Amino acid sequence: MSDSLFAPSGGPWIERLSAGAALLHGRACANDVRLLAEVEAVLEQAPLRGMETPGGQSMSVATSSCGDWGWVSDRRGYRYAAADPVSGHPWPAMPDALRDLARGAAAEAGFAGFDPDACLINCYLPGARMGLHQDKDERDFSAPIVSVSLGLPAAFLLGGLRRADKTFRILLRHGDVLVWGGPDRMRYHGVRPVQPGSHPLLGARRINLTFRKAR
DNA sequence: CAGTGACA
DNA sequence: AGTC
Repeated sequence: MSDSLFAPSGGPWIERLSAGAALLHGRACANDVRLLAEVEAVLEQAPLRGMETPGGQSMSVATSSCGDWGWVSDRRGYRYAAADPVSGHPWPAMPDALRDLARGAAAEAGFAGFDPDACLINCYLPGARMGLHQDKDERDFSAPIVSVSLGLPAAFLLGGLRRADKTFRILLRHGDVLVWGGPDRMRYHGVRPVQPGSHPLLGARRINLTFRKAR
């Protein structure tokens, strides 16, 4: 008898969602303690902080970044910035373990050569969510988006190229890596409110790492 | 309660 | 990337 109907190999497996999107189940599990240590080290240099949308609303997710570019939002708009606006210093370097994970996952999903220069770190406490949006602040849409989920699970919504297009729900669990690019690069996406709970490594939170090629 | 569009 |  297999242990699980969903992981017959007992390890990571790839679910092809469409031509340019794939869910790599458990891809980050083997390395999770190391990855989290690297994330914590980044957050000591660039602490999580709340951001405001251009409309002046508070985002429910707390955010930081590492790499050459960090994603920031304020009343002036959404953009990538080379310096952390809180400290005025450059963002922490992207740890090799994180870059390697993103590159490996992208290659497995069909995007060999992915060279991320930005890693957005989003922290979701129970109740936090992300409305449907497109990632369109990057200069070059030829590179995919690589999203790593750690801690509490969340329901991810993957839509189409128009906001009103039908979405489908993907449960993202600790260690899952979702990759979308090519014809799927501009798909709308979002995250339903994170449900209360506790994860052995992270407690009552979900951390999402999103790797992009900003410039 | 999920989905959609208007407005910011 | 939010709220109504």
